[in-house]
Amino acid sequence: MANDTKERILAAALEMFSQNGYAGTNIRELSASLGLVKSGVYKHFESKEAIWNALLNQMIAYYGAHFGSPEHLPPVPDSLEGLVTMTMQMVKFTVHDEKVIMTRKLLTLEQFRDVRARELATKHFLTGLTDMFTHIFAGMMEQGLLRRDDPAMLAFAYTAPISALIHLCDREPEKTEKAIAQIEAFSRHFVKVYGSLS
Amino acid sequence: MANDTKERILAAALEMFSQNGYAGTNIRELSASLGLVKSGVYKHFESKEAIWNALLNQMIAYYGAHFGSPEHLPPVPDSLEGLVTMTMQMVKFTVHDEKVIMTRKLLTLEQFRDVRARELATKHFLTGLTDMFTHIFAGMMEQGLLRRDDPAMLAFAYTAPISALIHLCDREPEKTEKAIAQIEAFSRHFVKVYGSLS
DNA sequence: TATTATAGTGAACGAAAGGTCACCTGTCAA
DNA sequence: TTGACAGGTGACCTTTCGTTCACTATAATA
Repeated sequence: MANDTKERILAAALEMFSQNGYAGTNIRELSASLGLVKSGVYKHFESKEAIWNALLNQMIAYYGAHFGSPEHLPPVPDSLEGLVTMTMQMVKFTVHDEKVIMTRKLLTLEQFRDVRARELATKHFLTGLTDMFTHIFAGMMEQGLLRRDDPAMLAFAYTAPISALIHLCDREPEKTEKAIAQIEAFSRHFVKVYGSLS
Repeated sequence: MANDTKERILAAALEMFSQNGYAGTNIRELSASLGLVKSGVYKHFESKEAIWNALLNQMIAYYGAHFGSPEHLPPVPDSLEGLVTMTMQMVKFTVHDEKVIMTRKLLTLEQFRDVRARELATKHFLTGLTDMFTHIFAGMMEQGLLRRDDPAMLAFAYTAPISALIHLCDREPEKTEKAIAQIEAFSRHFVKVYGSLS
C-alpha cells in the first residue's frame, strides 16, 4: 500500500508535542498539518495517548539503538585536541539537528508527567553523556593523555556544562552560535586543566 | 476584608502549573483545591492567562528581590572547605524547598511558550548561578584560595554540574539524597583541582 | 439603619476538545 | 468481475474547557 502516513503522523506529533506539549496539542491541528482531517488520524492510532506512546517507544528504541550499547561508543581520541574536535562535532550536530532538538524539548516538557519520558530524559541529559565520556576518559588516561583521576567524575564535570549550554540553545536558539563558542572555550579550558601536560 | 484568596489562588496555580503545565491545568481543579467553585476565581482574576501573568510577575519580582542585585551576593568563603559548606547549604535548601522546586519545574515546562518564562529560566538555570560564583571565585582568587584563572569560566564549570543534579532531583525526587552526595563529591573534586594548594 | 462593595455560588453558554460512525474510493487478490 | 480492505472524509456525539451572569451572604461604611 506504500503507506507512510503513520510515520508522518508520528513526525508531526513530535513537532507539535515538542513545541506545545502533549496537553497543548490537539488532534485537529496535527491532522491539518498533514493535509488530512482529524478522523483520518484515528485510522492509524486509536487515541491521542496511543500516538504519544508510539512516539515515546520510537524515541526509546532510537536511543537504545544509537547510544544504548557499548559497540556504539565513539573512538577514544588520541590527543587532547582530538577530544576538543570530537566534542565540537557532536555538539554541532546535536544543536542543529531538528529531530534531536525536538526530542530534547519533548522530554523536557513531559518529564514530570510520564515515567518513561522521565527515565529517557535522565539518560539523554545526564547519564548517557557521562557514561560515554567515562569510557572515553578512562581510555585517554590509559594513553597518558589525561591526569589519572576518577574518569566518571571527570566525565560528569565535562559533560554537564556542555549539556547546560545545549539546553540554552534549545531555549534560546538565537544564542546558538555564542553557546557553541562557549562550549569550545570550556572544552579547551578542560583539557588545559586535566591534560597530563599541565 | 482580610482577603488572601488572591494569594492562595496564585499558590495553587504555582502548584498545578508546575505539575501539569499551563495547558494541562484547568480552573475547575484549581478552584476545587482551594475549596471554592470555579466562578469564584474570576472574582480575583479575569482569565486563566491573567493568573499566569500574575504568577510570572511574582516570580520575576521575587527573583529580582532575592538574587537580582549585587547586595544580595553571599559572602566570599575564607577557605576551600567554606566553599563546600556554603555550596551544600544552598543546594540543600534549593532541592528541598517546595516553592523553589515548583518554580523551577514551572519554568522548565513553560520556557518554550512564554518569552518571559524563557528569560527567567536562563537566569535561574544558568546565568544567575554563574554570575554569583564568578564574584565568589574572583574573591577567593584575590585571597589566594583558588588558582588564578578566569573566574567566569570556573564559575560555569562549577555551577553547571551542580545545576544538572538539581534538575535531576526535580525530575526524580527519590534520587535526591544520592544527588546531594554527588554534588558534595563534585564540590570536593573541584576544590582539589582548582584549589591553590594543588 | 440603610447602603454598598466584596467574595462567593450555581446554573448556563459557546467553543473546542477527543473520539465515533456511516460512507466513499482506489488497489489488489481471488 | 468481484469482494475485501486500507485509507480518507465529513457529520456528529459527548465531555470539558474557559468564561459569564444573576443572585446571595456578609461585613464595612455612610
